[in-house]
Amino acid sequence: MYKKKLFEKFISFTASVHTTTHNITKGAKPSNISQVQYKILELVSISQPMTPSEINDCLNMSMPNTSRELRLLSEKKLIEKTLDPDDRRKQYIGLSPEGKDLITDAFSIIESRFSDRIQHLSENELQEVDQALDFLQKKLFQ
Amino acid sequence: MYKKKLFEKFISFTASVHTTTHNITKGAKPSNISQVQYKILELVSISQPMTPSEINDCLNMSMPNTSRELRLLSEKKLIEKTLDPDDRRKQYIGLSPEGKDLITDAFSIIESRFSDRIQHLSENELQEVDQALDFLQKKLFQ
DNA sequence: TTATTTAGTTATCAAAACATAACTAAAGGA
DNA sequence: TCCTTTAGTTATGTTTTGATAACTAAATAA
Repeated sequence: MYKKKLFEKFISFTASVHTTTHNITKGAKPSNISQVQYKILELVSISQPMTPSEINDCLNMSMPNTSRELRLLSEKKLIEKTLDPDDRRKQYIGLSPEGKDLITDAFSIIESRFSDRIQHLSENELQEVDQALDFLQKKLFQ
Repeated sequence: MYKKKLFEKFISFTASVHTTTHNITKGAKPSNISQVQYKILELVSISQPMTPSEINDCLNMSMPNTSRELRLLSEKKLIEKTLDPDDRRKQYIGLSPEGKDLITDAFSIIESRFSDRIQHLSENELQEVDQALDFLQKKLFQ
């Protein structure tokens, strides 16, 4: 059946994405932060600012663990917490200047690997890649 | 610049894929195996048979760790090892019947979640999804 | 035949990640 | 007011994962 095939394609696709992300990212993260800590910084850099709960949900963690990792990042001066004036239970997490620098450095390594990967593609193919990323993110990966 | 935008889209896309995979997969893995062990079974189920070295490379592990996880999976009777008759250093890893059952069960949970996710898409959009998956896997995720 | 390389294993240790319980403090409702 | 819910924290223990060194055994090249 058609949907079965599509499902298999989906499984194989996500496995490839995982492998590729791992390869393209490896070595870009500085060794003084852990993998989850890097993921948090990356996430926050994409959609700043976020609350701990939102980070928790996006990265599928548990609040105690999220809280601890945020504390560690905060102790390393890589993020900054600000309280919501309207609801003082909430806080917003943003990157500190040092955190921004860290992500900038990491992204520049990753971006150069990404460039290598797309360098042989034609203008047309690049546009198709662009559209496919948009389309899948919207329709399948929300 | 155009490529910069594409890169940002790539980062955001891969983050979404990770979140979605995690959500769609959560609870599908039985609790008696670990995450990497599940990943190994999933991988082997996609491209059976594989050598330990190949598994090692795909999942970006180190040989000692791959070897340990394969031993544990083997002890749980979820995989089977067969020696290459032409090169007796090599071995091929395949799923045992129990391993196949495990993956079948997990996939049926994941597949039903996948169905929920694509159910509101039209025939046309489904075809576009199919093509986009093919295209990106080939051009970007190798 | 004697290196050398390849494929995989065993042992051990450390770090990262995960899970649970018990907690504070603010907000919102009855 | 009191109760409940929401947002986040602290403490603690366990499991998973990762890293390194030292190893076997087969294949291959010199």
